[in-house]
Amino acid sequence: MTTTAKTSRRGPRRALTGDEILEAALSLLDEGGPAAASIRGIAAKVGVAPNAVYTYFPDKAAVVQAVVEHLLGQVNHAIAADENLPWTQRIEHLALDLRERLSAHPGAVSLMIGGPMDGANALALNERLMEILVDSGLHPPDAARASYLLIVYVFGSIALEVAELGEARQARPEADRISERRAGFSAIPAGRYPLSAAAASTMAAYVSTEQYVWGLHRVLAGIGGPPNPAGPPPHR
Amino acid sequence: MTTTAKTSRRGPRRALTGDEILEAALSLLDEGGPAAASIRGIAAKVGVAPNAVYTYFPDKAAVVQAVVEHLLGQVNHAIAADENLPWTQRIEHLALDLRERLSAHPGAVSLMIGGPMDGANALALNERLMEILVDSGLHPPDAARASYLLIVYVFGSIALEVAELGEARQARPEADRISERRAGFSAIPAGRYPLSAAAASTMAAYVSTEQYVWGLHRVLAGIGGPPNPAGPPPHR
DNA sequence: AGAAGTTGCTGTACGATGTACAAATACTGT
DNA sequence: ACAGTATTTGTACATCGTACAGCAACTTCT
Repeated sequence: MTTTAKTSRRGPRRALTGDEILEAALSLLDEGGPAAASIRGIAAKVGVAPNAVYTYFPDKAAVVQAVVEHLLGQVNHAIAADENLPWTQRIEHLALDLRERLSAHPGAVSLMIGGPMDGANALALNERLMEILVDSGLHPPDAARASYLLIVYVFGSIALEVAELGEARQARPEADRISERRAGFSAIPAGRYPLSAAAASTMAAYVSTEQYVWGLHRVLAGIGGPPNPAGPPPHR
Repeated sequence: MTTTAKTSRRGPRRALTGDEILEAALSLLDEGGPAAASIRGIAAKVGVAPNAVYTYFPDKAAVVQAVVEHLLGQVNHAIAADENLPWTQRIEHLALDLRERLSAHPGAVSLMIGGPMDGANALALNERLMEILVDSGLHPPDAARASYLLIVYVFGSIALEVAELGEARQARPEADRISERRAGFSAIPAGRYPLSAAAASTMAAYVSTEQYVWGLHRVLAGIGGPPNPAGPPPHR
């Protein structure tokens, strides 16, 4: 959602656009991680004095928020528009697209967790989720809870991945994309944590996308399933 | 897990303990949020020069990590020890206890998201989860995935709550505990997002703990349920 | 007991950060 | 042309993490 340039202002022409700042911030975020996305760095990248940024954004927090909104605005809502698909698939398409967009910019993800996500695009995402859930037959109150649960899962999943991948991102640029998950668990003292250690090797085989959709399927099944989980033990 | 004091060292007596630093950091975190938990602030609180902290921790990141570990170490594992309880309840007890411990220190929660959680206590938590899941009949690989899903849900949930509550924490100290969730959604433009707006009022009624266990029940049901969610639409 | 060796705290200092303030500049409407 | 206003810049300040060197305290060895 690009801001329409208002012609015929009073002072000198603006040397920048808000979007230029956002793009600079995003590229800095990608190259050097969250630490590199400083106001001064951004300003240097677009070729202005550090303070010039404050003409477009009141805060650094505002810049961060705008970057996050920018990313959330990139998700392809149409991917979940087909009402003939089962609701679970529509949500899965949305969740996968969102994950793809976000994990392309891990630095931005770690920033996203700091502040609240109450921007227009975040709301639109929530709205789309609720549409699908209500379409599927859920009453709005339950749809609201379910959409919140889905949001928690999707963002929590991505955030945890980025956090586990850690600062290795900027140290080893070849691991820019999320691919080698559970790396932190590969050095588990086997004596103290036998189960975790035994699972670590197999966990390493599950690339993150698999685990992501596995968990998503679980959550979706839980939303569609019976309300009380106290019943039978899991099978398989 | 307090570090045992090693007697008879070479130099002058240590004026501090690592735990003193951790407690100071935690109290600063509680009072003034993440911004207040600076090395210099911590040092001032315990009455030493800023650099003295680096005798005990190599980094600020190490201090943060230790604080997180300290909090994770406080969860009461015994609460889920009773093997006669249904597995879902054992996990629920654990999840509720964890949530209580963490949401008592929102500032620490927002710090926790930045780095990976690969400390001993985090591992112990994962191990406990896997124990319960394996006890319930799940095969270890599935238990590993399920425990990861649960961890994602629990921490994502808490992190999102803290983030939505936002920096209001330190501005209005009476809202120290997490209680007024979804506050950010109370000002939704009703025209553009009808479903979200309609749900916002009812959402406000669901205090966070309710939503938390609701979602947890969903996740647990999904873990115990059939593997493929593509089937029937949700009922109720 | 004295000397030597080691350790911990402090003082000082540097670079970097976010951002407030005032001056300078470039444009528009009258 | 002039006045007014919006934007950028220069400078400045407080604060941050932390590196370096010195001093002081304590243990160990002779």
